[in-house]
Amino acid sequence: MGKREKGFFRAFPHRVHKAIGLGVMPAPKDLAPSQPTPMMAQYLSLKAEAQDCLLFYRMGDFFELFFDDAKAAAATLDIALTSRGEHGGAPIPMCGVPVHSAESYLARLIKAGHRVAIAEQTETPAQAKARGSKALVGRAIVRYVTAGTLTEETLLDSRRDNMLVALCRTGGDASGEVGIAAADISTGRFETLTLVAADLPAELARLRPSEIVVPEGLEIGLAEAHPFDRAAFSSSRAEAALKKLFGVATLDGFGQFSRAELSAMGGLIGYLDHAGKGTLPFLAPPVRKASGAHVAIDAATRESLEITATMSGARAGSLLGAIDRTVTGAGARLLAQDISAPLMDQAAIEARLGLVQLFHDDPILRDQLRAALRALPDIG
DNA sequence: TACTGGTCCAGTAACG
DNA sequence: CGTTACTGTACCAGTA
Repeated sequence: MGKREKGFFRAFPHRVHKAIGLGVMPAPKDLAPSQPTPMMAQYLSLKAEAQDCLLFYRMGDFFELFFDDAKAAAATLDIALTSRGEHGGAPIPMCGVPVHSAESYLARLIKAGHRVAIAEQTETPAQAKARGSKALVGRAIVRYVTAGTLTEETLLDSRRDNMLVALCRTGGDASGEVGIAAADISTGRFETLTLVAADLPAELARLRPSEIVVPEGLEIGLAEAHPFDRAAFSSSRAEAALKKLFGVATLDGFGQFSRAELSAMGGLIGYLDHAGKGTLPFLAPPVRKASGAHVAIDAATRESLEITATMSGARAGSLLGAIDRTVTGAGARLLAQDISAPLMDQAAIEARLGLVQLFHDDPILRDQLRAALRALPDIG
């Protein structure tokens, strides 16, 4: 512990001087709170951009968090909360994780309901040095990671949907129409529908979204909904965004969308654009779901029927867990979707039963198909 | 099995 | 002014 002994005198020389009556402290530093270091100035500007998201601030091999972010992350992740430097006269709380193991920490923060902004270094230390002898390495937020915008395969369950839902309402009152745009960006599934406000809870219970986005200022009675830029939800801007995304001159080929649906799709695409900082994930063309095509089941009924999860939330022991013999992630997701939304149309029901009968009666065909499916990579 | 030391980048402070 | 030597997350490799 040789370092420690001289450490006191290195760290607190003013105390020694004061104690023996030597030296004069420079006055202004003690009176006015010292201004932030260049690094803190850069951090604070990125944090202002990240708003309510925890900021993962890259410092070499670490992602570091400061102030309240550090306190929240340290508590959630059960890692050491320490401090570095001072801001406004008080020590700055800090915690951090190594970059090479950041993914698992990210997963735990997302699961705990946090949203995270990732600030990467945009140049090498050598490039920064070339700009100026003591220039700070440039940093920028490169993406936001939230429950609905996760792309990391390792953080997702391939046998479950991970839906991001955007909602928009036309007309000011609760009796109006609600447009829903829902996407699973890990597979590209993209669907829309329009319904009356009263049917919204049952529809959300079916979709089980991991994240909901609504236009700023919309009161829709969903505590977990995340407000996002109203402008992205304008139906004209939405139409332009969709045409550009799919490279088409007109949306007619996709079906006739209501204004509420267009707005919701615009909000969804705008939010994904924001989260990916301009890099959009793959999305299939939107599929318009007719409202009333399936039985509406409210959340309480769904829970007691234990369709996709038991009352305690486990998949094992539910109806889905009991009948699931699928061999691919896509198959498992489709089965969950289908039993979550019982059909209403007799022809559709009979067509599906006919298919079941075919594979039930022909074990050779069934085994061949299962073998072929097993050889497939996981695709949407 | 417990413990160091090294890893990145920035800040601070001492010294030339 | 520049140089050197120290600090700080979690984690890995190496050592007692």
